[in-house]
Parts: sequence; C-alpha cells; structure tokens
Amino acid sequence: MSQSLDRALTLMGELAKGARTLDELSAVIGVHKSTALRLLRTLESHHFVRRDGVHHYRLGAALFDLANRALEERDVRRAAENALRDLNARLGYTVHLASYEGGEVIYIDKYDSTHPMRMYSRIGRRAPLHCTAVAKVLLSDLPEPRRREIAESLDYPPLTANTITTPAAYLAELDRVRERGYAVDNAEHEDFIHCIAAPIRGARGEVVAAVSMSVPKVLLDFDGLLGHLPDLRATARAASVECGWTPRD
Amino acid sequence: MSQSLDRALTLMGELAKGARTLDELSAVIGVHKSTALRLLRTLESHHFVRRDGVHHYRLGAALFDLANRALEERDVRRAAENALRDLNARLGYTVHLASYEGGEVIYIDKYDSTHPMRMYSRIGRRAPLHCTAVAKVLLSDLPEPRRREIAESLDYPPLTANTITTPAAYLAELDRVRERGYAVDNAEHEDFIHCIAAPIRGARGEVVAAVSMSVPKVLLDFDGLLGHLPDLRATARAASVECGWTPRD
DNA sequence: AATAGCCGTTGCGAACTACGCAACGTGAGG
DNA sequence: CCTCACGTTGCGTAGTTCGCAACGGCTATT
Repeated sequence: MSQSLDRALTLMGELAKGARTLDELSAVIGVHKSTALRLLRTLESHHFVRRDGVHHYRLGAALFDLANRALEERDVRRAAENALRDLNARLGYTVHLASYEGGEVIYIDKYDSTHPMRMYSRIGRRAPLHCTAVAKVLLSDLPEPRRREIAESLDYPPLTANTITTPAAYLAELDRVRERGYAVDNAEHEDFIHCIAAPIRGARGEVVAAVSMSVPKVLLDFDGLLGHLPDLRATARAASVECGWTPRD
Repeated sequence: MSQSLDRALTLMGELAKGARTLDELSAVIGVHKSTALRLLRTLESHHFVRRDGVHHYRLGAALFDLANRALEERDVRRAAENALRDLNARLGYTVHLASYEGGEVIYIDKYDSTHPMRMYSRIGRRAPLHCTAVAKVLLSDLPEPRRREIAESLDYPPLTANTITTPAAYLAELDRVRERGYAVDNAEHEDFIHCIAAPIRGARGEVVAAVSMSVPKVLLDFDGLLGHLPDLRATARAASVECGWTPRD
C-alpha cells in the first residue's frame, strides 16, 4: 500500500534482531543504499532509530517510549498489577498477563520467576493459540461460531507430544475451559514447562484478559501445579474486581 | 526526508496518546482521509497498528514486540537485573536503570516502589539532563570537551527551586559527581522527590549505565537517603562485575 | 607513506508512487 | 424513510522518492 512505509517497517523488524549496517539493511529490503539511508534518516529524526557508532543502526528510544506509553494505557494492566505482583511474590513463579485483540493473543505484562530456573518470554510476544493456557482462556469466552471459525483456521504445529492437533479436540478443550473456569497447558507448548491460567473479567462479566502461572516441571509436578489453582483463581478474581467485575452471590 | 514515512511515524506518536478515529488522525497530519487510511493499512499489515472496533485505531502488538526485543538485547539490562531487583526488594524504593545513547539519557529498566507512594516514570522515557541524578552520572564520564559542549547546549528549565540553571554550575556538579563516584538529585527535578545514582562500569572501566534510587521526601529525609549510598554503590558494583568490570586492587 | 577498499553521503533527472478528489457503501439515529 | 457520519474505492495527476554515479572520509594493508 505505501511502499516506503512498508520498507521502513521491515527495516525496524530487522533492527529488532540487533544492530545493522546501512548495506545490510538496504540488502534486506532490496533497495539502493541511498534509499535505505533516506528512510533511516527519517526514522532517526523521530527517534525510532539511532546510530550506534558510525557504522551501525539500532532501534531508538521513541520505540520504547511509545510501546510503554501504550502499555500503560491499558486499564487491565494497571488494574491487575497489584494482584499479579502479589502472586508472583508469594509463589515465586513466572506470572503472565495476556489479552486477546485483533485475532491474536499477546502478553501484555509479566513478572519473572524468582527461581533460578525460568521460562523465556517477552512482553509483546504473540502466544500460539492452540497450545497455551492463556489463549484457551481468552478464546473460550468468544461466541461459539467465532470459536469454531478460529479453531478451523489454525495450523496446530505439534510442538510437544501433548500438543492438541485437531480443531475438534481444541473446541472440546475450550468447552472444558469454559466450564471449569480455568485452563491448563500440560507441556503442550514446551516440553519442560506446564502452566495454568484463569480469566480476568470486566464489569459485564466478559473476559478482558488472562493470568497465567508457568512452572518448570522439575520444580513442581502437575498435581502440585494444580494445587495452586485456588491461589491463581483468587488472584484472577482480585484483578477482576479491579476491572469492575462484581462477584455474583 | 521521506514524507509518507514521516507522516506515519507522526501518526504512531499520536496513537500513543490513545485510540483515534481515521478523521482525527488525518487531521493531525493534515492530509486527506484516504491518504491516512493507506498509511494505517500499511502499519496494520505490519501489526504496528490495529483496529479497535470499526471506528478506532490503536497501537499494535508489533510495537511492543520490537521494543521489548530490543530492550532485552541490551546486555547491561540483563546483567544488572539481579542486582537491581535485589536492591528494590531490600529497600522497597523505586530503582531505575538508565543509559546514555545518541545524546540522550533514557530509562531502560525500572523496578517500582513497593510503598504506596511512588514516583511516576516509564521505561523508554528520556530523562532531562540537567536535573536528574542518572544523567549527571552518565555525563560525568564523558571527555571534558564533550561535557562542556553539552553543558552549553542545554536549556536549564528551572523545574524546582533547586534546579541547576547555568552551564558553569552544571559542569562543577559533574566534576563533583566524577570525584565522589555518585550523584544526587536533591529535589531538582520534582519538588517532592529526591534521588541518588551511581555508575555501572564495563570491562574497560567506562560507565555503561547508571542505577538510581528515587524516594519521596515524605518517606525519608535527605540525610536518610544519603545513608543508603553504600547499599546503592554496592548494587552498582555488583552490576558492574556482571558487565565485565574488575575491581582494581 | 602511499594506496586500495569499504562505507556513508550528495545531487540530479526520471519514473513511479502516493496524493487528493469525488463518488459510493454502510450503519446509526431521528 | 431519510439524513448524516464515517470508512472505502478508483482514477488521473503531480510531486515524491528512487537508482545512479561520483565524492569523501576512514581503516587496514603492503
């Protein structure tokens, strides 16, 4: 649609991987150096890119600024903050906050494990829909036709032996999640990690986000993990209240 | 330099303030709706922007992803993580990590205060150079001509009664910081907050970042704050070791 | 010390991209 | 049922952006 913008955005994607030189960057988007230079200059003037030494370009401060400003704007994030921090401090495991938007599930906050062994994750990352507990929680609240539509459009790459690989199985799983009020990922995404998640609800009872707790299997077996469900659900409930949800009798 | 890119970046800046409609956005950059639409579509295809309902645009996941990926890439950040988290957990005050790059001081990490009263800050934000402890620490390590050049180019807006307002005073302050090995901001930036900062050094002894601790004056008087200096400096030293610095004799 | 090679930078003319216009489609509200 | 508001589309033109080629600064090499 807009060629130069498209190229510039691609450049930023490349720069996210690390510092690059002008030649490398122009090669990536397949244009002459001078063209890449012009784009980089514009990006630089907005602080989206900065020069690192003479020969390298890196992502700049504006990007961090924008991203964090936008993240802060999310009411859920602020509302859930205390409950999540508390859970993390109490149990010491990695806690994530995720939300569903524009067909994707993205992590919007995280509290790292205090244990030496941790899972790798990142705010802003997109979570795979078929094998994460947060995605199950978020999708389980969508209306049935939409759920079916999504379930049938997924690819179901089998990431571990436990990964769900068919739309039918996934839809059944979503029903289970909806009924139980929580979701699990029993090493469906990564072999050594399992995970439980619960919904955070807004004023009208709709699911606005999902909290999850991820634990390496070596630290806690599956039953042990499920033992923390009451605590996780209490956390989700506390966050829900902050989001305007009112417990019904 | 590149008109359409320039416009698109401006749009993103606007969107950081909150969701906007197409008309609002086209007005901001002074173009026809159709033009703004094309830009937004391109941004959307890269996930930098997403539609919120039918009538609103918001910043998208790619932005968060890029920003956090780039932040993680910073070795200092990862290296200093444990030491900073520890200091924050032990004292409970807000801890910041900042670095100097491209003529600016930006916050690259923070650990929020556990006290109910906190200062407002944000990762990615640019810190004013003349009135923050982190900036003083970072600038104090630059070679003398560069320091002078910067000191003379600043504006020195007086944000509080204590703000330094002249190049001469600022240069003298930098000398003091360099000599002492730490910097203070005695309510020079915000009336109710004071702050101490110390340098984190790399393998060659150069200052690679600055740690600071910010405390509301109502919680601790200035002498009390200075009492935490040994702790802050120990933290900075631990982080420096992680960055490859070796304590001399 | 001289030279070659690498990388970023600049000015220019040509071509294509992206612009504004105007008309259409859709949904909400009166 | 009509009107209004907003997003969307196709099109011709003009202005922006592109690639080229030459320049200049820097480093490494012999």
